[in-house]
Amino acid sequence: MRAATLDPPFPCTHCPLRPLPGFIDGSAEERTFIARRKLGQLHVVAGGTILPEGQPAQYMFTLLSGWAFRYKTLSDGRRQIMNVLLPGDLVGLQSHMLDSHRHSVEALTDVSLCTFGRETVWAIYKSHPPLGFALTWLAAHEERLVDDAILSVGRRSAVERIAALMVHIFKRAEAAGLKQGDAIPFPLTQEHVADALGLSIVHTNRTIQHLRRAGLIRLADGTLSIGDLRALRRVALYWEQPAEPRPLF
Amino acid sequence: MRAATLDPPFPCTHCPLRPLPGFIDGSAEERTFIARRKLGQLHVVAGGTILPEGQPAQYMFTLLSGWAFRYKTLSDGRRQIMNVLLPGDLVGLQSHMLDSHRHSVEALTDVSLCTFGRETVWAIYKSHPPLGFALTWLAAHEERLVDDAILSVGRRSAVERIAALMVHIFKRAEAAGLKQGDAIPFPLTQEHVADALGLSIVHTNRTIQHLRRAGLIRLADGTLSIGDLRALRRVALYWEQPAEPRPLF
DNA sequence: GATCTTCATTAACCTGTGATAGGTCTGCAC
DNA sequence: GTGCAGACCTATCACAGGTTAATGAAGATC
Repeated sequence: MRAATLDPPFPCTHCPLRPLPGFIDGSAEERTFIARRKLGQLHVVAGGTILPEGQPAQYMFTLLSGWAFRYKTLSDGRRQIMNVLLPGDLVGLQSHMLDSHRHSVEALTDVSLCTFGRETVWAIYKSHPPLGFALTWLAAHEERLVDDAILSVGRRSAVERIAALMVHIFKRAEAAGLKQGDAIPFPLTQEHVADALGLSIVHTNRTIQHLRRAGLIRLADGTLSIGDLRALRRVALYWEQPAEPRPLF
Repeated sequence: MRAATLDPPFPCTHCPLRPLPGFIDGSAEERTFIARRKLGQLHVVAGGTILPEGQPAQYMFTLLSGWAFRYKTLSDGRRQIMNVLLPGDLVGLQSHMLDSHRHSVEALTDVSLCTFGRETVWAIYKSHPPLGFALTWLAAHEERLVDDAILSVGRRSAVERIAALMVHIFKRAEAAGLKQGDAIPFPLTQEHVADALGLSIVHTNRTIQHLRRAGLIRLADGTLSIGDLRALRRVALYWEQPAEPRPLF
């Protein structure tokens, strides 16, 4: 079994994410409100399950550090990854609004999550309209990510899909402050990539090789770097705009 | 060019959707708030564009009658339909929250839409927290639909995809009060189906034939009926729950 | 009623991707 | 050390689904 521990609240005043340029600061009052509502930090080991499909929603989380992913499975085990989650992403908002989780969330690396109780969501709307707006913003933003993903899976070829995924993850990791030099950590195995793109593992491997040989990506030891971003974008037919600064809970 | 006309407000007191079992009534006060905010009705002819990708968001709509769909295209014209829109669905919430439309919306049949101005969204959060909550609910619900769609496109075979789409649309049309006898209108062409499922038109046709011959669906003259829903579900590996009653704007 | 368009359909052929089966390398438990 | 497991990589073969092209039916349009 996977370890999952709930630590006492880490002070939001020292939040490592909020200072990043990708996030909106919010008013001091809003920040204290959020800080007060935070129940603590949940730690989940790489490979552990954060939310299990089918269960009623109990908590909502903000991913504080580490990587995770959201997925669904068919009854015979085929898996589709809908989205990769990076620090600052909300986990479980969708399930929170509706009845129960219709997807699972799994930790890709060791992960820590700021935890909020079920009642917090409603409190937000009642006492802090701008934060309620921000929640909807995040929901809309997440839908946009899935929109982009389905375009890839439905209409891009294998090479285009891999290229688009690499560009997409690279930009997002950069925005989350994870870029070091010209590289980002890339904790996904090829199986994850395959399951995110609707490909088989073998073909995913072939296609990654192809992009490597073409000099378009460097991917080794859990690290990704892109030599010529513009060229990779061209291969991917990928021209999505970078996200604007986003709210943080 | 396609005709698009804005009619004077149709009285919300006679809303044909709200009495349906699929929708939540809301308080009288909320209903008047919405009614007051409504600018009028937009009519768009079948095939017309409701929202164009790339443009800044101006209005938000509720689909009052008719069918529409949300899609994105790649630069070379390949199209992916993300979602089919039925009466009661919100159009343009995602674009409204973020900067501009990152997808287009096109009318599948003649369509009429209740129109709201940009400022309404913010007013909702400020003065009617429960409605703000409802907006997020709808955003989360829409994301869930795309989640289901990407599972199909990524991991289901062609037969499974078609079967799942038929079941899905059938249930939704039923909830929107469109079922007559054991049939629903089905205004999608095979090209729409193909673009929703990431298939070619030709293969879509082959596969529909297959399901017809197996006696699982009847689809002709823009009308769909399903003989044995349970059997079709089994083919599709589709076991999504019906949606709970939903808010209406 | 001649001409166009759109949509559905079918056939013939081809290819991108899947399936299967193997291999290597690395890290880790004992 | 030895054994094992997980991730990556390669080769070969098979097929689901794509591509191209042609046909017919049903409405529009003139």
